[in-house]
Amino acid sequence: MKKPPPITDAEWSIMRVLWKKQPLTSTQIATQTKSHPQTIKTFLSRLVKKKAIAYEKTGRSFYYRTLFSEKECQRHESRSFLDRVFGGSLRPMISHLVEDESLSPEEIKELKSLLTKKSRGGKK
Amino acid sequence: MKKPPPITDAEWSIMRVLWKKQPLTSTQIATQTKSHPQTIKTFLSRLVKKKAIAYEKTGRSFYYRTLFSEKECQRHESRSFLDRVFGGSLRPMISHLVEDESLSPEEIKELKSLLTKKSRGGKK
DNA sequence: CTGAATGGTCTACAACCGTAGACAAAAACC
DNA sequence: GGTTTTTGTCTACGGTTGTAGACCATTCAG
Repeated sequence: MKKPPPITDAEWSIMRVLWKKQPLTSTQIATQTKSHPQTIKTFLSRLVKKKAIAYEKTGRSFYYRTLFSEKECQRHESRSFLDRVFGGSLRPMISHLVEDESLSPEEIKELKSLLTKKSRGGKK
Repeated sequence: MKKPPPITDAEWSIMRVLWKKQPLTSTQIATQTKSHPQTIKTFLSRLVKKKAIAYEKTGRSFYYRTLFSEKECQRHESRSFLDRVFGGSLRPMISHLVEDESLSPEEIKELKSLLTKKSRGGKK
C-alpha cells in the first residue's frame, strides 16, 4: 500500500470533512468549512495532484473522495510529528499528553485497558 | 509567562541540541547537527528574531541559549498538532499511538501508572 | 601592524502554503 | 441556441522555509 503524501494544515481540514462523509463536491466542502470556494478548489486540485484524493465525474458533478484512510494519514503524521518535536521517542510524548491534557475518567480507563491489551498482545 | 513562538522543523533540531546542553556557539551546533554552518547561522538569527532563543557575548564568543523550556514548546506543538490532525480530540490520538507504535513492556507499565495517578489526582 | 580566521548580518532564491482572481468548458435555463 | 451558472484549471502573490553565498567586523597570529 502506498504512503500517503504530505498534507498541509489547510488541506487537513478538507480531508477531515471528506472522511466524515464521502464523496462530496467542492461546493459542499466549501459550505461546510465556510471557506472561500476558490480557495477550496485550489486545495482540492493540489490534493488531487499529489494523489491524496481523486474525483469522479458523475453527470455534471465532480465528486471527491479520499484515497487514504484517516488512520493511515494520522499514523503518518504522528510519526513525523514525533520525530520533529520529541526527537522520535514515543514515551515522553505520550506521558506529556497524558499529564498535560484533560482526559475524562472513562477515557483514562479505556486507555489503560488498551495498554493492558497491548502488553498481552505481544510485540509489533 | 510568554507563549513560545512557532518553531519550524529545521529549527526544532537546533532547539533540541540546545536543550541537551546550553549554552552553545553556532559552530558547536553546526558540528553536532552536521549541517552547513551558514545554514545554522540563519536559523539561529531567525530564532533570535522571534525570541525563541537569545545569545550573550562572552569575550569573543556568542553563546546561544533557549528562552523556553522543551516542555513548554512541546506542549504548544502538541496542541496544534492535535487540532490539525486529530481535530482536537486527544483520546483517538493517544490510542492510535499506543496501538500503533512500539512500546516496551516497561514503558507500558509506566504509562499505566501515570494514568492511575492521573485518575486519582483529580482534575487539572 | 597586517593578514588570516572566526562568527554575525544581509541578501538570495527556489519550493511550498494560504488565499483568491481570471479564464474556460460544460451544463442548465429560458 | 444563446445566456447564465457551475465548476475545474491557470495564474498570481505575499509570506514562510530550507539552504547558503557574500560581506563585514572583531580577534588572533606572526
